[in-house]
Amino acid sequence: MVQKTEPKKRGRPRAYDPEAALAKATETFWESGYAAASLDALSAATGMNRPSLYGAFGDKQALFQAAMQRYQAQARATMRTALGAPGTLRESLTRFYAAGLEVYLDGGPRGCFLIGSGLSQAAVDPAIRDTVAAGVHELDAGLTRRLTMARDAGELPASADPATLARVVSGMLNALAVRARLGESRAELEAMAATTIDLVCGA
Amino acid sequence: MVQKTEPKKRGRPRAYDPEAALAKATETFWESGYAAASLDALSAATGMNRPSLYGAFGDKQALFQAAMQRYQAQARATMRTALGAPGTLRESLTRFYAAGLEVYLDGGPRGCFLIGSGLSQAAVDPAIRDTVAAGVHELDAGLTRRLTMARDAGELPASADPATLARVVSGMLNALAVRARLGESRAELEAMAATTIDLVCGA
DNA sequence: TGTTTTTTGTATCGTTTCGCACAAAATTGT
DNA sequence: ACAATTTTGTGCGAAACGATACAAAAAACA
Repeated sequence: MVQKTEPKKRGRPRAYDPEAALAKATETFWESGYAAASLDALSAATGMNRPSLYGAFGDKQALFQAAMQRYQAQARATMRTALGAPGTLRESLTRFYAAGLEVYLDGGPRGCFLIGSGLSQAAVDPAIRDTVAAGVHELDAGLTRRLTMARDAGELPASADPATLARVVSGMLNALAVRARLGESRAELEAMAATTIDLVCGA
Repeated sequence: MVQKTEPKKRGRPRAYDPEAALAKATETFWESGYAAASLDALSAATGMNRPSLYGAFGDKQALFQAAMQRYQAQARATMRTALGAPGTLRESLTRFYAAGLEVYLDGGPRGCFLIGSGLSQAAVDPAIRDTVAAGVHELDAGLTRRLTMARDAGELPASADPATLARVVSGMLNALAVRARLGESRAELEAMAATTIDLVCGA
């Protein structure tokens, strides 16, 4: 059990829950994209007025970075569950894509938060680009470990290159993220995932 | 030879070339994304002042739509060349990805124009979403035709589903578009493409 | 009770945004 | 030379933008 350190702070108590506020801000960025999300909209969504937003998270880019970090932490946990659970490689990848589509289609056709709301900004804002890239590459790394295991277990040919294969599997998730935001149906996206799994694991 | 219809219009002649101006506007949208590209920046890039921009293309969204249409026309021509030239399926797909990476990496890590600058806006602007989706799906359709040919020629198993396989091949191009904008190297992206081709055509 | 500390909420700053009005400029037709 | 037509360029205006100053409010401490 983690101790809930509550040192009884001195001043006026906060009227908001930082985690809940960050979740609401994420929703706003996710829907509009980084550039089109105004501080007015973020303020309305979080229920915090502008100065409180600045006090809690800093300026607009810092708030977006915090939202991306929070999203990536959730993605990391989801990936560990999908790839870490026992079972064949095929079962792991099936859980992997199913978990991704759950996020991408939950509450409307939004796709991946990092890609959908940060990619446009990536070409002009290196800090945002690096955070988005780090999120993508963490999935690459996790898949590489899982595919290396599969190769060592004989589920993949010994000649297979786990790193590049991982980037192909991860890349297909990127494609699902793009297409989910473009309104493709769950069935269409699931078919893409299933075919990819067949190609990687053997039909 | 197409006749150059020049009916000698009445008023003051245009100081700009519409095609060149649209190309410059495309560059600006491509770099900044739709939302972050200001009319000031577009005006500076095209060399046209604001009223001329409005007179020629309409408002910001109409200009972006025109830019997307122009990009898609080029993409269509490039795809026809890549997939239509004689050769094996493997050769076609190799040309296909090479042509894509040429566009995505030319002049900096920009990725696909439609995805990189329009995807963020897709969730809130259905017109833009539809145009981006149409561009993606046109590639899907072209690849479906090519893969159907390949299956009929015996290059793919008779049980293969050309439509879904096409969406996997096309999806990998989407992944390359995302990752090119995130700064991945040409070599990394080429390896992803090569591995995908191996998976589809057989190693 | 009063001081200290922290957050809230109002109000606003200066800038940038998009879109358009209007007159000057440049061409063709008469 | 003069009228008609089209585009240009200056410049403006209302709204939205990101960011902050400042006082009132709400808590703990003395």
